[in-house]
Amino acid sequence: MQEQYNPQDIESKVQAYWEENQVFKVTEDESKEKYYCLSMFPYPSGRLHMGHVRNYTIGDVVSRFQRLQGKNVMQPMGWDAFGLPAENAAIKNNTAPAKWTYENIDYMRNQLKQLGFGYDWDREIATCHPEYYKWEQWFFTKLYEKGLVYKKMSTVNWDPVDQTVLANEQVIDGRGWRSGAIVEQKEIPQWFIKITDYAQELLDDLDKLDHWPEQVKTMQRNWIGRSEGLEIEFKRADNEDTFSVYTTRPDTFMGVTYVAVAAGHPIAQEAAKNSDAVAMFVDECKNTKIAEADMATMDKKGIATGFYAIHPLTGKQVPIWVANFVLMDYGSGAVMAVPAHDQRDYEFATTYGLEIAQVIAPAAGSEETVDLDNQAYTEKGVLVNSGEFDGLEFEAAFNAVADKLEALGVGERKVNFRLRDWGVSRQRYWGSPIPMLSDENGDELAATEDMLPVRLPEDVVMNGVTSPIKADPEWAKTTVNGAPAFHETDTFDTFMESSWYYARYCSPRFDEGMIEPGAANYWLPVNQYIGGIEHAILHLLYSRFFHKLLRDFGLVNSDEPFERLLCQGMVLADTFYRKDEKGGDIWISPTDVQTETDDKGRVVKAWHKEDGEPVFSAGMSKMSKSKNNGIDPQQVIAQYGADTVRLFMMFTAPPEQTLEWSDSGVEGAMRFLKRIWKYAVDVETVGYQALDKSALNNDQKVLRRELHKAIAKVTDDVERRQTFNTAIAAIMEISNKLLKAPLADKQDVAIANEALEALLIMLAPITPHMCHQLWQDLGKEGDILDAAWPTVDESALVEDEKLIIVQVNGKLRAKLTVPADATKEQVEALAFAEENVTKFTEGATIRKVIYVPGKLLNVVAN
RNA sequence: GCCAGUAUGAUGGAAUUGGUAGACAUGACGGAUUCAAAAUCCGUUGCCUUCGGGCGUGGCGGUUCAAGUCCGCCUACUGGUACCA
Repeated sequence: MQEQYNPQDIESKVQAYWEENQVFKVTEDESKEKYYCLSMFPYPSGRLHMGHVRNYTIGDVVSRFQRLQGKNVMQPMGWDAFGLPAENAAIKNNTAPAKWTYENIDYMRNQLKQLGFGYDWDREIATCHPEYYKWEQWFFTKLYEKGLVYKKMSTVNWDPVDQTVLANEQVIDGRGWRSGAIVEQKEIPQWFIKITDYAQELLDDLDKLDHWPEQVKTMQRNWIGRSEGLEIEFKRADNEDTFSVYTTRPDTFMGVTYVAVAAGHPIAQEAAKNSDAVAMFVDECKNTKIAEADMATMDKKGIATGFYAIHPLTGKQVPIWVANFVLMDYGSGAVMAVPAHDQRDYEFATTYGLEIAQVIAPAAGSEETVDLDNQAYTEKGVLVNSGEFDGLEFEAAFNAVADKLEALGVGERKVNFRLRDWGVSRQRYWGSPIPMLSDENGDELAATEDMLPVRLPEDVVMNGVTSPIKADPEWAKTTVNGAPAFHETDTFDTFMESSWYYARYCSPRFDEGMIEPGAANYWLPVNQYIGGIEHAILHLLYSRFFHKLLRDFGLVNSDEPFERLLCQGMVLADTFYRKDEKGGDIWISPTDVQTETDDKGRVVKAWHKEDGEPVFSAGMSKMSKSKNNGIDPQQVIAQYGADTVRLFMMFTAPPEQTLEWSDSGVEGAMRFLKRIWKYAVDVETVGYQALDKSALNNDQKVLRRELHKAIAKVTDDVERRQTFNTAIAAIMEISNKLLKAPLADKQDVAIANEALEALLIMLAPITPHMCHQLWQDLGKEGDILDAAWPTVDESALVEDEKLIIVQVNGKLRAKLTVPADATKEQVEALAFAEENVTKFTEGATIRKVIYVPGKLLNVVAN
């Protein structure tokens, strides 16, 4: 055994051993319990970043831990290879997106191998391969046949100069990022999948996901946004036309003083023809990007159409307004307004001088009064000024109004979802072609099976504006049944590929279908899924939806794809900057900055390593190109080794929280590994002794109890709590004690042997290279990958004394060590024998004594 | 705007079910070792203090014998917001 820990020697050797022996290759094995651990696959952007390292380290720790529990573990890896950045890089580097992507994949695969992740590389997939997207196209045509796919007009960001559709990300301050032109909204035909057909099930099944973070389930529930309300039909005052609105507050119905419609609503369009002012306003509404956050934060504006609607119950005429905050895509594109009881309606009414009519009052007998001078009263209460409905409370009022409108044939109770159907069309090149066609009449057709895959040409030149398959008129031309037809030139949203890759990993090379049901039903559902919280809604909702679609086609037999979910936090680093002559920020990499601290360790000075000139600190932020604060995993691995990086990542913060990069923290992690190495050398030197539990002295019993307590804690922390940081802290704590313990007699040596073996196995998931090497050097049997996880010796845990905390009025006054079987009376007697207790109870009346057995005694006195 | 989180020593964090606030680590300080340094090892380290103790978990208020933990209000920051992935 080497005297010193030298990761550079060990790691490549161990990695070569794993590769040669194909130790991570798995097949379906009915004799073993399966475990499918999946980390979200990366977008092949060029190099791994620390966020990837963190994500994949967590996944690898979970996988290796489960293997040590004796399970048949599958951990696959692949590439979410389609996407916008490849097109941009292609233009910048004057290459094709495919070439750029494949090169990145090769580079990043190698980086992953250097980190020692235990992937079954035989299952690797890249979503840009036709063998992959062929099945996605096939599935889409099946969904089309089943009526789950349709085409409709939908709004996109349009760059009028470049004549192209922009992603929200490409719109900066309302302008196209390349052209600088003010972006307009434009309606174009696009393909949609009916996710709303599954809205109720997607909502209900969240209750089955016991091992998902509550916050993710809450976000999904709110996103789906089920509401029960009333759809109400209004009649125009000036003609026979009707239009409908949806409300969840029918109790406020008698307080409707106007209605508002979206700029795209037929009534707004009609008004625009009659009035230049309305036309201008409707036009102006198009000058905003389509992102919800922008729509919701813009100034609320509107204009009267000049038309009126008839309130179905009062018969009164209420004005119809066009408002920029009413969304055409949501509900019917029209809302009823009750300014007295809705804050947005209130603000709008105040701005434009519209009537505000109170119809809700606080509950009967309440002291509260309604002040409508400054804001709306949005609480539920008792109806007033509502004629026959006066005096009713929310639920009764809801039903009474609903019954009445239904009887009149102008209302209908309706469940509404906030969730909208999934628009999958993208007007970009680097994605899977949508397998649809149109014939000479413009009628739509689905691609037939013999046409699949509809291949995306890879050898193309990007001009930065138009997709090569749109620019080339020949590409779309084909024939169906001898008649000319044209391929759809839009491509799929890349969420399509990432919605089912987890299932494809089960049979990645299967060429007779999308997934091989035998393999899929062995491995699925995924036992543990790990990825960033930023995917909490879209990716995870689309994947859940896809799984249900796969199930309904008989391809899988489970209802949900991911049994347990862990969302890891971001990786942050220090940021430093300087000002240039124009006052702009120049971001300086933290690796180029030297700092000086005061005696409290606070940074008081920072300067550039090269020129010695001062730089300013801007605190911690997410590692990013824009802040130039990314730390390259490659360099850190070269300096400290993969094990140290993995240990640092797992120790420094709980997995869900943000992690702050710190060079000294990395050094601390390395320091710990060196000490473990030293302990292994020490233990090897003294040789082996068998443990004789009956021969242990008191110190040895205490040490062994602490060892077994640590084993219990580490097991629970890794398996149930997934707080890897506290598991490592517990290992460090016991290691500190072991390193200080004597190796004098036989039982000292026996405990050391027992402890070292347990330590190595518990650390093996986190720092696998070092543990593999030491296991081998110590002459242990077999591969540590398949060793048995240490078991807790319950007899070692038995304590014959307990520590009791004694408080007076909740303040700590004494600590007592008492026999484990001491009664309350005995503990109390001992407590009152303590000077520090009597000092604070003297002259006071003892009101109460609270005893938490084996833990705490609180004397309440005054 | 809306939805969901987060806030504890100089710093990252621990406290799992309401029961000792600060485990473990980093940094800093002191010491050992060294010609010296690095590395390593040992010790101290929440703040204030009249050395009795008092105060202390983003802010204000509440519940409780007892609150970092539960409740209400507020502030700051982070993620998502349907075409970034």
